Amino acid sequence: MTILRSPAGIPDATVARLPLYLRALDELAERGTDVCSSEHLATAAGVNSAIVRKDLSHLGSYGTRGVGYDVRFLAGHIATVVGQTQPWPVVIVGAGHLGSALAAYQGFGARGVKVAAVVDADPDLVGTVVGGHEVRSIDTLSDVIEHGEVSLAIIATPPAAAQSVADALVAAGITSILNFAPTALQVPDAVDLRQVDVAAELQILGYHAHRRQAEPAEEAVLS
Amino acid sequence: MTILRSPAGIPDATVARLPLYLRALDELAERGTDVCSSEHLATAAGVNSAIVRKDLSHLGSYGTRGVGYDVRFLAGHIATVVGQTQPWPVVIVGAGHLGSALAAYQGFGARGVKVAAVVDADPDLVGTVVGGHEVRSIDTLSDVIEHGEVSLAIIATPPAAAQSVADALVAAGITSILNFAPTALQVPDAVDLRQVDVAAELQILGYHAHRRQAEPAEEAVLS
DNA sequence: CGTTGTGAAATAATTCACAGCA
DNA sequence: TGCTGTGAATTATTTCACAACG
Repeated sequence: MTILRSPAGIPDATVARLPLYLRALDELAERGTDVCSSEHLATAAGVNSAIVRKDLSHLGSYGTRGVGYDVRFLAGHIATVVGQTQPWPVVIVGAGHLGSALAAYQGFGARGVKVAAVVDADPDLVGTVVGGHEVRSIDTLSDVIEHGEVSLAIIATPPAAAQSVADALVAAGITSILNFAPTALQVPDAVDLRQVDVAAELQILGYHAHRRQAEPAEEAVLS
Repeated sequence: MTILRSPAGIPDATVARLPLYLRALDELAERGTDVCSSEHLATAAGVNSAIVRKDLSHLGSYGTRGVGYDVRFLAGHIATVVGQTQPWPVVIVGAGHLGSALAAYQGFGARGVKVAAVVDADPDLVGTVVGGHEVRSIDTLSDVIEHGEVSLAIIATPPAAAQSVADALVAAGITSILNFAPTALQVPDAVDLRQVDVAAELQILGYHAHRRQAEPAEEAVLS
């Protein structure tokens, strides 16, 4: 009796890659590929094959030795593990350039994300429509969250407003926040917070570019 | 004779946090804080103090025992290490919702990033102005890169176009790419590639949210 | 004193290498 | 034969804990 266990302790690094595998598998399925090897999936996801096999081993054994993985079956299984059997409703706080861009993003649907509402504090923006969503007042935030069964929130406000928005979200019962504002938010331990900082990403690239031009020949050291 | 060494082997994890420290230090400086402890900086950056001290130790010793770090001096030093003594010119490829939002983003200046140009393949967008930048044809990409001394590029195109854009960027001599398109790009080893995938971030949050609601009481296990 | 800077210990993630199986 | 699944080895990162020092 094999138990289809919902595997308890999946390493964080693995969890962070599962969405990449899912995306890669969906692409492969679209192209009509029914079966793929760990090598194949690794290329499609942009990682190496050893890590693919190790990661998938945390979910249980779903491959066939000498053959590979059933693309659709594996995609379905990963979707189940990440809780993506039905779309996650998400509220976007902030209808500025970035918030609007996210609200208009067509790619969410295929990735199990559904924009439930867009809210903003600016009265001039309330009532306008971005990406097919009418912008509501931020005062309706708790209503939106409770009635919409929303459990994920995106903060796309200026940094100065981000902390109070986070506080309001937490007060309304949100436990998962994706923050685009370049500021370190203070939230309770029980709240899961992830950060996207575009400028920081560019600075990291800048560090390496800087080093490349400073020390052109370091191959010897790297052996 | 203390050598102001440009420290050779800074761990990747540390490099990824330097921009956060820089941001936090700039905020502290604005508020008139002259000196801060590792604890203080840790809170402002959203990490813990042990990691701050360990990270900073990789850059050399710039603190004063019993006192802390000079905010401005440390900020300047980190800026030097990440090569941010003068702004990095960046080209944004793709003037859709996201590309426009990035082009209009006001926060880049303070973080050492300067938008040098915005290009797009769509003739209808060429000539329009987004965030103060006239959108140029993607055919001018290599000119833009060579004349603007651009070394960083942001890909904000639909996934289907991303690989050919990446190829063009690499051909034009770009060695640092920040990719927003949800697809695994194939680039030479010498090219530094970072990925931002919003849907993937949400799926990671979804995984944890999913587990939380599936297993409400796991405190005992975590001891 | 109070806080840094850092070895040493603990933990986490990746890579290797190959037995085991379809 | 070819590819998975996985222990073992390696490497990276975080955390601890405290001596050193302004």
